[in-house]
This record gives sequence, structure tokens and C-alpha cells, in this order.
Amino acid sequence: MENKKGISIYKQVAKEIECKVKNGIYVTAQKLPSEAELAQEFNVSRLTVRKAINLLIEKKVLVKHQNTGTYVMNRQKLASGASGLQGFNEVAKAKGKTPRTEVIGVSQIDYDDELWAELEAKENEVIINVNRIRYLDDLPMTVEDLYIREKFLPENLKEAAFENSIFELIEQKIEIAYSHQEIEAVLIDKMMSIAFELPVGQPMFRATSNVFSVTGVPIMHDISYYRSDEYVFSNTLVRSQH
Amino acid sequence: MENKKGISIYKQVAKEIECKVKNGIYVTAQKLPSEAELAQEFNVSRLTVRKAINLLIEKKVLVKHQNTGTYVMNRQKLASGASGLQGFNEVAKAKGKTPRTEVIGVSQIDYDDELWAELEAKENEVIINVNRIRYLDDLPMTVEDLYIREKFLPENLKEAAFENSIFELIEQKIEIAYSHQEIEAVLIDKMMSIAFELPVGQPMFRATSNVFSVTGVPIMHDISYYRSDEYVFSNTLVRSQH
DNA sequence: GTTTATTTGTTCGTATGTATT
DNA sequence: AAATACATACGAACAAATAAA
Repeated sequence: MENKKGISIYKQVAKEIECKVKNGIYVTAQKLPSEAELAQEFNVSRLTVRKAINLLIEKKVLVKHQNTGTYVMNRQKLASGASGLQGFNEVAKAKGKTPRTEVIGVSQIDYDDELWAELEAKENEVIINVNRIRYLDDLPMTVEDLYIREKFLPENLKEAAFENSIFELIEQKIEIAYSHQEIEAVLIDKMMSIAFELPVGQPMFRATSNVFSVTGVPIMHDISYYRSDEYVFSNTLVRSQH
Repeated sequence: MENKKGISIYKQVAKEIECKVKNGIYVTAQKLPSEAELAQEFNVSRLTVRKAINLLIEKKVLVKHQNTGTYVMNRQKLASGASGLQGFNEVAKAKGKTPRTEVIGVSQIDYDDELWAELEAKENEVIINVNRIRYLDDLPMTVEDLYIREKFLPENLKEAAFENSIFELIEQKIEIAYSHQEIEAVLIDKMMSIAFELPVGQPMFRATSNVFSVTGVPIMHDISYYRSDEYVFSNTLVRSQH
């Protein structure tokens, strides 16, 4: 195997193995060839095979058993792959529907102890509040309540700019590295009831998250509501080798 | 650095780095020493340092930025560390309360198309249904409805055996490798209302999961209900380097 | 704006240890 | 007891991307 087009070899190997899994050449219950055999087959070092396998373990395609072998993970119907609440665009794609984002309002908000502390902002710093509703074929899916430090937004933004990806807007100024998210089950109140066109008292998800840069600088605080009849939270838990 | 007591070097290095993070020697916003420097400091190879760092990235202690450096993750109040719905015993420990498990019933159930298919069981196979309620200081926290393939349970079990860890019971026969979980937000119905001593119409989490062995053999199907006023679903999302 | 230095990323080869079958 | 297969560890080198001079 050669290093074509600057794509690393271990990623190419990973892709080929994943392909064989998808085509049923490697199947659940059957052990994969050993690392040494795979190294020979692809004509790369064993370390490279290990890196490829690790990549696929992270992607939940394979599982390893210490000193025994590598196996294909039984995915069953749980397809999504990505852990956590599916992203809006992912859901749209999965359901084959057209996404649309409506900006309800953009405004500068008044000082608030808790929020300013959470964003590690100075008292005189400007925080922008953005409210959006995201639709799928005119079905309201998500209501977002975002609080962004203005210093991390491009200058002279029009309200319409927020109809697109907020992350892309922010990344013109600072790179986003990670976010911490907490999800609760709550009841729809009057306001959400109107937005979602659903009766009060229905259950829904409320996801609160904080977004950070690599250096750990808080960028944005996000409170989002998801209709529970359309969203499911899914993940794969791997048992740590004791 | 030496390989003491059979504990791998990279884990020792990881522990030392994590220690320095906890003690505030390495802090958020400040770059960690480079891999080469750390290798020198600990007197190990660079690859070993990389393995240690990768371990801490998995543990959400560190974050990396391509070709720039390694940084400490800003955890803020989001403490838990473990992704996903906190385990019952974790919550117990965190809240400093005493856990207790009440077995409501253990029985062999009648054949059901869907369930048997999900567990990949033959028609004549025996599936055991276990119902439990888990309390924290007499507060009902979780209601469990488990379906286990009898072949993966030890013989001659008494009902009281299910008061302890089901995983430990199963692992006397077969090793558990992973599980797929889906979480929904639902409303408490009459039955759950009685179990949880909460009014009907409150929101709660319903987690459905399937448990597998390394070879992808389905072991157990689990439907669990969590009171949303005590449980939060938390996780850290890391932005993939594009 | 270009070059240079730094830092992480990738890859090889090799060797030994450890757990399972 | 031996063979197998993964786990750990080192050294060495070059590539690629970023940041600093």
C-alpha cells in the first residue's frame, strides 16, 4: 500500500477493512485476521494496522478482545454511528427532508451574573442572544436559544446571517474544539407549545451546552429544545477491559 | 521511568500528567510541554508519551490541536467525566446515598416475535424477565425491565441473586463487550407513577438497550426508566479536525 | 510575504511481555 | 507446555501544518 494523495496509509487500510465489513466479507461472530496477517495483506507495518483498527474501534465498527482477536460490532438496527443527539442536518438527511432555519430574533442582552460567569466574560463585554427555530419540511424540530460572546462573531452581521451554521460564523474568528452538553427530559410549556405546535404537557428534551476553543475559552452557551417524538438520543457503551 | 509492578509505562505517564492537571500545574489556556519535552522529562520514548496523551484525550482531560500543541480541557461544572447516563452506583456515590435494589419479579416469558428476533434466539429458547426497582435512600430512581437469555445465566438462581449486579451474574457465563442504547423522553404512566411515587404526566427518560458479547451475540434486552428530576444525560462532543 | 523553526502526524523495524487457547 | 495474538516500548526518520522571525 502506498501513500496516495497525502491520505495517510492507516486511514486507507481502515477504509478497506470497513469496506469488507460492509460487504459482509468480515462478519459478526467471526474473528478478523490477526494484526500480523493484515499487515502482510496490506503490505504495511503492524503498527499501521493497529492504528487503522483503533480508528474503526472509535467509529464503533470493530471491537477488540485482549489477546484473542478483533471482531465486527453487531450494530443491529442502531445505525446512526455518531454518539449523542443526532445533529439537525443528519436527521434531515436520514429522513430525506428539507431543512430550514427561521431566525426569531437577534439582540444584545443585559448583564447577568450567572451567564457572564459561565462564559468567563468581563462585565462590560457584549453577549449576543440569538433565537432560532429549525424546521424539517415545515415541521418545527428544534428551538434554539443561543448566547454568543460578540468578540467571537464577525463584524457587521445581518440577522439573515444566522440562518446558516453558527459554527461556521464563529470559526471565521476562532476555532471550536469541543462542547459539554447536558440533556434533561422536561415538559413543553406554553411558549414551546406555540413554537412546536404541540399541546402543553408533552415531553421533550432540553439540551444545555457550552462551547469552547482548544485553549478552553468559552465561546457560546446554548439552550436547545428538541421534540421527543422526532429525536432519540443514542449511544454505544463499550465495557472497559478490567 | 520504569515498568513497576506490571503497570504499563504509558499509564504511569498518563497518571502523572493527570495529576499535574488536577494540581493546577498544567492549566486551561496554557499549552502543555511538547511531546519531545515530555518524553525527556519522563525519560521515555515519544511514542509512549503519545499513548499517554491519547489516553487522557479519551478521558476528556486533554485536547489536541493539530501541529500546535496539547491543552487541558475546560471542564467547568460539567464534572461527571463519564459520558452517557450515569450508572446507578455512580449517582449513589456522587450523592453520598445508600443504594438498594428491590426485585419485583423473575419469570419465564412467552414467545414473542420481536423480542426473540432482537435477541437472535431460537423459538424454543428460554428468556427470563426480571423486574427491579433501584432506590437511593428509599427514593425510587430507576425501574428496570430486563429480558435475559437463560443460557447466559448461572444455573439454579434464586430471586435474591438478582438484587446484585446482573452483569456480574452474566459474566460468570459469558463476557460482556458492549451495548447499544437509545434514550427517549416520555411521560410517566399509571404503572410508573406508582413505582416512582410521582404524579402521572411528569417527564422521564426511557432507555432501551441491547447488550452483546465480543462476538456480537445478543445477551440481554433492557428497558429502563429514569426519573428526570434526578438524572441528567451528559456528554462531551469533540469537534473532528476537518 | 517568505523562510525557518517548532510541534504534531505518520510510518517503519524490532523486541519483549502477557494473556488465552 | 506451546503456539497464537494482542499489548507495550524503543529508536529513527520524514511529512505536514502552524507559528514566529
